[in-house]
Amino acid sequence: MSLRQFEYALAVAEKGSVTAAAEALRVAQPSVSQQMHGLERELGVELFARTPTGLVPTAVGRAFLRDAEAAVSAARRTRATARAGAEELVG
Amino acid sequence: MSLRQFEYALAVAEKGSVTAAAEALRVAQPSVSQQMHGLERELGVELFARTPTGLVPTAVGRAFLRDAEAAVSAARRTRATARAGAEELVG
DNA sequence: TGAGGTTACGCCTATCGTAATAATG
DNA sequence: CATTATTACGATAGGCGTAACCTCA
Repeated sequence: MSLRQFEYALAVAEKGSVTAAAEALRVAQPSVSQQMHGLERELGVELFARTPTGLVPTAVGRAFLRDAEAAVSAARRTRATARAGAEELVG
Repeated sequence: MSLRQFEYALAVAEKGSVTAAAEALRVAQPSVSQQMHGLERELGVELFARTPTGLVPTAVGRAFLRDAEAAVSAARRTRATARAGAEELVG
């Protein structure tokens, strides 16, 4: 379970397909597909339902995504906070 | 920047030394030391001040740790949420 | 010299990309 | 047949542990 997997899952949910998510993330499709499968295998839950046109979050998936979003946001904040703190020291 | 680094940093801050943190995390000292250096290098900030008896969070480090704590908590929540959601489906 | 931290190095796993293989409309 | 997802596979990078080294009281 990693931040990367969270970001990939959020992109898949937003874009609605592995292909579109991979494009937005600037990585190849298989990377996204593999990470999603690994995530689901680790959690033992199906996060996305596979449809002919793409992937749609399941009920469990939607709940998962809320927490994943929070985790990713907090992680991004660490970077911004550190940067701001560093500049404050300099200034 | 990874959840593992966040967890390591939180352990270092809590225990006050790399050695104690590594013991609590059940990993070798160098792993923790390396991860902290990698984190600081990536952020371009000194998160911990090295003292003769251990590591103490800097001002920037303390701000960083707050966000890291939030990220780790949210990440743990994803697991609990997914598990609870899975059981709900079963039950 | 004992307690802590860091650096060096080799192994092993994980991730990625390319290519090949389904499946669906 | 075009589009999407998945599987296979080889290459690369990252994380860990052991061992060696450094620093300070």
